[in-house]
Amino acid sequence: MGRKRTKSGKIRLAEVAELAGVSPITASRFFRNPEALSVAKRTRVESAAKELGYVPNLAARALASQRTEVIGVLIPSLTNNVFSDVLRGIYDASEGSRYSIQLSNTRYSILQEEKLLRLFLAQKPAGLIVTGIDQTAESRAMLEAADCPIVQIMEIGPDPVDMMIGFSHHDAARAAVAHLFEQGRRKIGFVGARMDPRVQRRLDGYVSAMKDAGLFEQRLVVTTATPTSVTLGGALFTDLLAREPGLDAVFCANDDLALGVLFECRRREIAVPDQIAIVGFNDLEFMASAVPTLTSVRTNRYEMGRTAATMLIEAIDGRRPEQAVLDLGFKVIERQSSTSRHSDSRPSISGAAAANKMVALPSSHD
Amino acid sequence: MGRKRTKSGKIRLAEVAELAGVSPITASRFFRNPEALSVAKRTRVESAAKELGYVPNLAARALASQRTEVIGVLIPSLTNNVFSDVLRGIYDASEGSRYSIQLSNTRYSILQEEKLLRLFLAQKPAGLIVTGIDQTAESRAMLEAADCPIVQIMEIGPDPVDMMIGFSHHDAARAAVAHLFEQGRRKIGFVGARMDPRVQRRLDGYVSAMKDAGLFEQRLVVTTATPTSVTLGGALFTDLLAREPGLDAVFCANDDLALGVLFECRRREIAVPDQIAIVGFNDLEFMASAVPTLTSVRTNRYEMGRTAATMLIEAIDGRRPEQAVLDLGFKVIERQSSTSRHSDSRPSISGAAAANKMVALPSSHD
DNA sequence: AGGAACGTTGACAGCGCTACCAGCAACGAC
DNA sequence: GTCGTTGCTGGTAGCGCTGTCAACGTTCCT
Repeated sequence: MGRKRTKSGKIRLAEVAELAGVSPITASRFFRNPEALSVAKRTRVESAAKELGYVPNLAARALASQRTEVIGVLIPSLTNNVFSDVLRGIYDASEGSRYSIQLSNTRYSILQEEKLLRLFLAQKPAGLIVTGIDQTAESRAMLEAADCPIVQIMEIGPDPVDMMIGFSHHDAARAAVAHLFEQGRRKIGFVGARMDPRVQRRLDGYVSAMKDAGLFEQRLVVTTATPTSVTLGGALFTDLLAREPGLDAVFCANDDLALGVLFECRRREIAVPDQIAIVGFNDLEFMASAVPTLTSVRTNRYEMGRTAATMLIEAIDGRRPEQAVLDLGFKVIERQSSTSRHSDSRPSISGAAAANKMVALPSSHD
Repeated sequence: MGRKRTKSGKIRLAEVAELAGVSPITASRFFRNPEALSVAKRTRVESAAKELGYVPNLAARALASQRTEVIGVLIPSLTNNVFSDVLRGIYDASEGSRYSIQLSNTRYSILQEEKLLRLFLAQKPAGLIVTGIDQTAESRAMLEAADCPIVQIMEIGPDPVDMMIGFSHHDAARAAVAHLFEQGRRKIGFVGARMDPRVQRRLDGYVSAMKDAGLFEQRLVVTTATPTSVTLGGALFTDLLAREPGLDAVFCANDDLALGVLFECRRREIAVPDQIAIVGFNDLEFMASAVPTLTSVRTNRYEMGRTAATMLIEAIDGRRPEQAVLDLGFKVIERQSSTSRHSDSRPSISGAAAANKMVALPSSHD
């Protein structure tokens, strides 16, 4: 009667086919394109598979079909809260689909990214999600030559490799500074850490806004390549104060820094917002419950990850999205730390066409 | 001359072998067990592979060898800072090895975990990392029947499936409470959210310490199944205060809650630590720079992930570790929020044999 | 000298699945 | 009645690699 089981005791497609009384190839089709089968055979295969507890062998499928069901994801950091939100969105969207996520950490190195990209591409992924728009020329070439859909996330920029979803860090920073102008602040400092391309663009946005207002001074900018942290926020703020004692506001490149600045103000008994206003970036959960509550620029991180993965999967399955570039926008969430004489949380400035979709965030925390 | 290239233009092992003037199988051996080759052939194959830019086809390898080079990781949450530290350790350790990480999120559901486990096992992973010790009976059975090494992380408990690395949440909580006793606190509340098995064990540790001191009262415990957040910390603390206005300390099941409690105290103008002491759990980075600085129980999360993956990989490669169960310990980091009349940061109570290894953490932040 | 032992190499036969194309029935158009 | 056409099904032939085992040359022993 021939071999019934693989050595390992696993059920193979052939057994399912036999039980269902069809050929292996028909059984195979059931899993990839059930519509192509007659209803009778479809149900027969379905129940046979269920009865035997069949689980397809992905390696065999990949080998035979010359493509894997893996979505490669390249992100610069696993620690950063921002990316964990994005990742959660990606994982959530991939769940239930037949694709699995292969994650790699570039550690903010575009050379490392290039290396990982080469590795990924060699395995013929079904799709790819890469962070940002600042790849090496080599990486860029590989991406363009890749025969799978690709989504660039976190940023919006000119000429996407394929699809793109994010927002303008430049505009978001400008909006934050504009908000501070509105509140009558003039001597606005910038505090930034890590200085990856996105933080750099926030700095650029800050600089352009300040220059437009004729208020830019180099000494108002304090940055470091060091990874960000709350403690670092305090330290950079201390530097900034020493350079410019007349400071009346700080725009922080992220919320950790903002929290550090807040604590440092507390330590130095600087009144927030009366003496100094604070604005952060990302709107992490704690911003809303700090004392005073902290103004921040809200970004749609979870949604970004989720949408990126969803778009990618649709594209893999042959349904290209209407628009390849999606701007998810941002919103300045005004809170006590920058609004002195106003009530708490009166959202105002937001950016991008899609910004009106931004409600009730963050979605599904856990 | 036969086919030289696969359809996709990829270099195959056969081409490498041909260029090196050896048989394919010899070339294959070069990648799996170079020592088995003569030096001459080894160098020939090596340079041929490099010249052609050969990248092995993992699917073919998996199919032929009946096992994958994938390490499955099951964690309950992607959002939680705690797990992102662990994950970073796991990814760091796997880098450079030939194993890749396949991550799945159980969302704190042991049923979901069981489902994912079944999925993983069907693909014959090289190894498995699972969170905690509270699997379903079915999961437990699958794990024991699995023919790959397995590491349980985050906790220490009786009868490991295979290997185990973590610390005692019960003892850590007891140590935190003991510290508060030392500081003369008596009415110590407990604030907990999510209440997964590990938080539950912290609660148990708290209860046992309080009972031992004859100080336990049910109304001192406020918990919720809701996911944790800073805001929630404030809310739970508010409840707690309403129940017990005479409260003189709060032990929070994690640092987010502790920060929320701190902010709530600030809002209510409750002096910390003079009126109420606060102790958190995990010792996230911000604890050291809050005002006042916040006492917390430091745990070795990055190290845990890193060691788990390292042990696992060694076990896969046939080198079982000397001890299958590793207690990474904890340490109560005493800071201003609980030590009123002391200087800042005077570490004291720690747990587990391995605790002396705990220095200079957190390692390699990014 | 014969042969055992070792280290090294290669031939063969799949791993479980799917791409490709052929075949077959049923149907309609001319 | 013949010829497409459509819808479904199956046979064949691999996908690229490795497990198994046999064969080879060399060395060392008896």
